[in-house]
Amino acid sequence: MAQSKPKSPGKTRIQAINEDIILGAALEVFSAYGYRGTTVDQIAERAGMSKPNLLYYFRRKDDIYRAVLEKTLADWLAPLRGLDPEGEPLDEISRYVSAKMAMSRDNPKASRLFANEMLHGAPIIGDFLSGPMKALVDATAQIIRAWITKGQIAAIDPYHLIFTIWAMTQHYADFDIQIRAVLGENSDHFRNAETTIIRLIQDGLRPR
Amino acid sequence: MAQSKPKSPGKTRIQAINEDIILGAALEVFSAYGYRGTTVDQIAERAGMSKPNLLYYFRRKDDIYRAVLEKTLADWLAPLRGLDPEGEPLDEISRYVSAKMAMSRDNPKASRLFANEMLHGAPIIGDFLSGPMKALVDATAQIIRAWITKGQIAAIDPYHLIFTIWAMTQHYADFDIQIRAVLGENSDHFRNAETTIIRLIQDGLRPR
DNA sequence: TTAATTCTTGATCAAATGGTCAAGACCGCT
DNA sequence: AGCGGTCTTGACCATTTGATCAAGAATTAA
Repeated sequence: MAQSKPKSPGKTRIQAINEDIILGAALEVFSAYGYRGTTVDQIAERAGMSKPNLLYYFRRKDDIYRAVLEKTLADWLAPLRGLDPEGEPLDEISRYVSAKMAMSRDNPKASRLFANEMLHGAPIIGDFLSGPMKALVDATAQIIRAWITKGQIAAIDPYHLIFTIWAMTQHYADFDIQIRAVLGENSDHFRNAETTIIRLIQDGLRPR
Repeated sequence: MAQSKPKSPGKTRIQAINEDIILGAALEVFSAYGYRGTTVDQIAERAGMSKPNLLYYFRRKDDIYRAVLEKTLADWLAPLRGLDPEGEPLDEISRYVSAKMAMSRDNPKASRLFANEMLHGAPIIGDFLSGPMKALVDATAQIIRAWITKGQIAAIDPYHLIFTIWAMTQHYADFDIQIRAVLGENSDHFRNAETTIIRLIQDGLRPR
């Protein structure tokens, strides 16, 4: 049964494969060294092909960077879309925290890629931030505000609630080195971090 | 009365002045573009001197970077040293959060400089992290643990409490663009953020 | 098989960039 | 004023790096 055929029109089999390989290599390198710290040669080497060949698929370094950013953006915001206005607020938010924490654990490179882009003033995804992302945050804030109005959770600024959740969860991906320097290498601090964060949030939201 | 004379031996008046100017310019540029994204020319231009002149004071780009990192490190950790084991825990921690938040507001460039260094694996300050910084965090965790033992605050992982505080407060400096994209430019979100964070922490620490 | 298309890369280029050098300007001291 | 040391910079160099090109190899469809 034909299953994996997302082959968009005008795209060769080899094209699809190699673009995937390149984007994977690019995420690897860009997230580790930043945009300016990354050379096309590095990406090419990691992708296992020559530099001219890589530039045959993406004509400019900038194109690769944009492509890998765009590819990861969707995944990154996805959990926020899952918030159910009809669900139990504390459960919904806890689930969201868990989802974000899982992303930080399983795909720290994506987190670092964004962190780097933000840190440098979001030159590429700036429009995305003030457009689709702001819209999604606004919508989510509305859901939270409705919960507050109905007395289901304590009154708290919905925006800063969202921001602090992002801050705490992404921190464990972006500042991974710092955390490992303090807690040691082979500790499962992600689990402890998650329970700590969820507790903070739940205690802060519990209506009194 | 002679007041400002930190002139270390063998350091000229002009030397002291220019090194200060250079480090200021370097913080500006490094925090905005990262290590690799910064050119010596940029720093020189911002410092208002020629590139060879700048390299007369710091012989390598790397030396400038290390110097500006080192200079800001002390300030950055300072608030953590102020925790008084004898004080009222909730007050002490709230004061600490306020101090960190003030640093994010008043010196976001220092925050971004460190964030960038961490993001790229802390190649320069790695030893500092696992050395003096770890020691300071360990000591602070001990203080918090004592408070827990005495029943003054709820049982919580001291390390992750510290990490989450760092995460939330530094986030407002490092992800400034994102926050402004969502909340708009001329809102005093730092104040709202601080009250939200302090509330989360206090509710989470209140003994029950 | 064959011809058209797609893919691949060694060689090469131009610009950017970290760093050097020699020569002159300036400063501080006597 | 005059002298030694400090400071400043235009010109220059070597390397890195993003990007191009022409020519050959592999793939695809008939």
